[in-house]
Amino acid sequence: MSELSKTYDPAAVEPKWYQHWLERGYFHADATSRKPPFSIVIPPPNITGVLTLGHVLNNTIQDILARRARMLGHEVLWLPGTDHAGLATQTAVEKALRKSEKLTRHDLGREEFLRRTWEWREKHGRIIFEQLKRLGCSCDWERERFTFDADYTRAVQQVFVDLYAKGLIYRGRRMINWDPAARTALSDEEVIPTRQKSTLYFARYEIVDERGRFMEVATTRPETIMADTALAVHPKDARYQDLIGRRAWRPLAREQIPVVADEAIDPEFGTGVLKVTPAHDKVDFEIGQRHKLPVIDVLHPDGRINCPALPELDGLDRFEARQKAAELLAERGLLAKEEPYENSVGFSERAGVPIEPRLSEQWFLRYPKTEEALAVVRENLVRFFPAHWEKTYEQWLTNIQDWCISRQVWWGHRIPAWYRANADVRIQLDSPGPEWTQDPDTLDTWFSSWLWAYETMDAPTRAKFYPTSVLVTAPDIIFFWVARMIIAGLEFQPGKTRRMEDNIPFRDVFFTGLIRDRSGRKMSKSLGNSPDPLELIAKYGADGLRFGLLRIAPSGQDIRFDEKQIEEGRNFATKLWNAARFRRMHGPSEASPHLRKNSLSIYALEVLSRLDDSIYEIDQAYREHRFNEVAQRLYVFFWSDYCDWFIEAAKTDIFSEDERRKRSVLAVMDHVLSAVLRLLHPFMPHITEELWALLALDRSGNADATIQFTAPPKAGALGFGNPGVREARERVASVYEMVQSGRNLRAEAGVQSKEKGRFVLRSSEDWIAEELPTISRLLNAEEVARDPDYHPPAGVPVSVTRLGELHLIMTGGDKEAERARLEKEISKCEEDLRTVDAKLSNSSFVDRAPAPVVEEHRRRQTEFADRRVQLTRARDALS
RNA sequence: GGGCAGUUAGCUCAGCGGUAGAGCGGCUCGUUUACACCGAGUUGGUCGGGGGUUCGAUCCCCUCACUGCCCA
Repeated sequence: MSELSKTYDPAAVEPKWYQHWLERGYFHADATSRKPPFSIVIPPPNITGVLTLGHVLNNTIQDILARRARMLGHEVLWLPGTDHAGLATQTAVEKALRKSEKLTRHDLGREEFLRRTWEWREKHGRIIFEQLKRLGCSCDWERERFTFDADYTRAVQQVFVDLYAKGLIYRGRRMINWDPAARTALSDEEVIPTRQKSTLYFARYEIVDERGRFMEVATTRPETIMADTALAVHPKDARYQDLIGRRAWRPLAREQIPVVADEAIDPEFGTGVLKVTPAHDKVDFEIGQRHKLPVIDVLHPDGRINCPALPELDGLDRFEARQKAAELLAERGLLAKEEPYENSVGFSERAGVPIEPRLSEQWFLRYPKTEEALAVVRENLVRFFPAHWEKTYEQWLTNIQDWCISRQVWWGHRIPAWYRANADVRIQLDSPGPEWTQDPDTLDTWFSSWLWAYETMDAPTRAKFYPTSVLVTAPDIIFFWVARMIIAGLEFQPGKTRRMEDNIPFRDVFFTGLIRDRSGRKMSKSLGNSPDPLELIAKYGADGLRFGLLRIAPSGQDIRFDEKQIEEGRNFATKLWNAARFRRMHGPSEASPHLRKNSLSIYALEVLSRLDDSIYEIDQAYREHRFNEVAQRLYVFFWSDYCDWFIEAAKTDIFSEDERRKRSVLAVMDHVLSAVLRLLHPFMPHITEELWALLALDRSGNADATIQFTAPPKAGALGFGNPGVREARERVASVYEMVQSGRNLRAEAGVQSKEKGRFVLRSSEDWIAEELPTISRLLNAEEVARDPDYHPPAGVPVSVTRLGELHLIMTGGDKEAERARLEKEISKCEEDLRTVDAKLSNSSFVDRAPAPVVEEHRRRQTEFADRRVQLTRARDALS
């Protein structure tokens, strides 16, 4: 048997296995399988996307779920695909065009631009899949889908037609969010309210018929004064009672406008007077409707001022115009003052520029099934992890507004509306005839993604795998995607029957946290604080990255990323590798190790029962999607319980001449390694597969075996929990505790690690005799002798343990140092004792606390008291 | 303004009614026959402030402060 190298080389191992898995078709989901189904649809990355740490987190979790389900005997479908991402892609392609050919999309024309975008998609649109493969993701690549596939597109348009027929989609002229950079309408969800430092301008509007009397208006937007069609005050505002119903002069593009009274005005804000600009503000528009005010639009679609009546501003960009308007007011003595001000401005999610509320003709959807969508979550047909996101979901659904679904974007699903002459409209998939022209607009990308959970599946796939088992996503798209998919499922009923549980798109929704940098900032391209996952994979391996990241990813909380933690993931892989390497040095493993209970050492019983506890807790954690806990349990069990303690203790048997004991301990090692590899496989698929093969742990005996479909170990399978195991655990705990005290004695006494020390244990426990070689090994001692009647010479360092006094034999011990050390221990012990005494002398504690708790305190009291006696005696013996 | 999270060792985070934990970092040893991507020891915390409930509170309740996110 060839020896393994000292360090694990993921770069050599990982791609090899991934290729092998693909060749064997392990990730392919069989819709005709009789196994129970388990399915996940990937949150489709944008075709412009490259792998980020967020993707790594999200897709690793999906991979863990998929792989665990395969091991548990499910037929697993993890369906991959990409999103055409209308505006994002269009912007990216336009940027590339501008750079390479100095052209805009308008220079190319719609048809040519779309051709170029398809070209771009063919070239770049699958990069992220190659990256996911490097990460080890077990997607069914034969089922890859794209929201712009021909049949998917047709389905999206059909949904539009159907919803129109039901009267849920309508076309209307309403206030919408306008992105002047991208020149398109946006939905409310795409507008990000942002705190901003700005200026509050106090403009003076002179009262008509009363020269010299002014109304002052506080506004952040003087550039829209030309669009004012009224001033408004609160009807009960005492300051302005006599002005209601009169007229004032608009200071720019001078005209008379009425002063109206409206409940919507906040008398506390500014001067209590609002300039009403119905074309450029949502609230103003509503006030305008109530008072039948005219609507004057003074903005071009690109955000420049459109006001020939005021040549000084006409054609200026809106922000330049703001400055200029203030100057004009000042020149005319109509600017009372300026104040710094902080307000909230809506920014476009994509373009990052302030949006303009704008009156515009667009298509809208009146959301169906909102009550039902609330109910399925409330009644746990869909479960959220963590559950607190239900509140956010509920809040959105209960305040829901109609969805503006049309976009003035070329790269998207064309709206299936056809126009003839001016008034004729038809809603259907194909052109009604040559004289009809199609609506030039496209649909919001999310209007296609909301069908993703089932429109990606053909009929047999859907029959087997819909509804999906779990959705893994980030909470920032809870409205954009999660809520809308639930609505779509309930409305379009793609399930086997019309029952709700057959039509919800997923049973569980797991929300990941956001990954932040060490100082808590969001990862972003512009900050350059986002590490490249591929570089991390090159440095630490995909398994190291996956494990390191998952171990620090608490459920639903943000994650502070620190490369150190990925390094720990890599280190854990190396530890695993070396533990396997050590096992191999002692001969071939057995795939079905036989554990004879009577021949197991107490250390074996202890580690096996700890393994059993770990399996139980891991099962529990998986059930609640607490992945970090699964990782942490495995880490602690394997590194600390198994490697640091068990293997070190077991070396007595491993290196012994006693073949029976040796075989027994090797069997335990095989058992533990097999279990840990299977438990760990979902997190670290490559190294576990590699070691499964190297150690030949597969029971099938098949040389070509894979760990992927092997059942994980079951808790309680060894039938532990009997008194013998309990006793073994107690003994081992006391041995390990004594070893720690002994090591501490060595260090305190300045015995160097390389020096072997000698100990004498004064203990009346007979069973300990058998364990002395192991204790001696763990203490790195030349000898640990047992002597129940040992009387040490003064100055010998001693440690009081549950098993008796442990003496470190050394010459030239420092009496004073030893005294000081003992004093310290005594005072610590006395402190503990005082705490317990205080509790036990409190009668209400003794009366009211549960009996086992009181008993435990009594036990502690005795223990501490005994300990103090022994420590004191040791100290007194010094003089 | 409303809602939701969070505040525990220098850092990143567990714990969530009965003696405060891990990893990293710091310090001291060590190349002992798996592993220096390692081992041993050690250092380090009035568990954000203030009230309350309880025999007992880091954990439950109230309140305040700060941080982050979502919605107005």
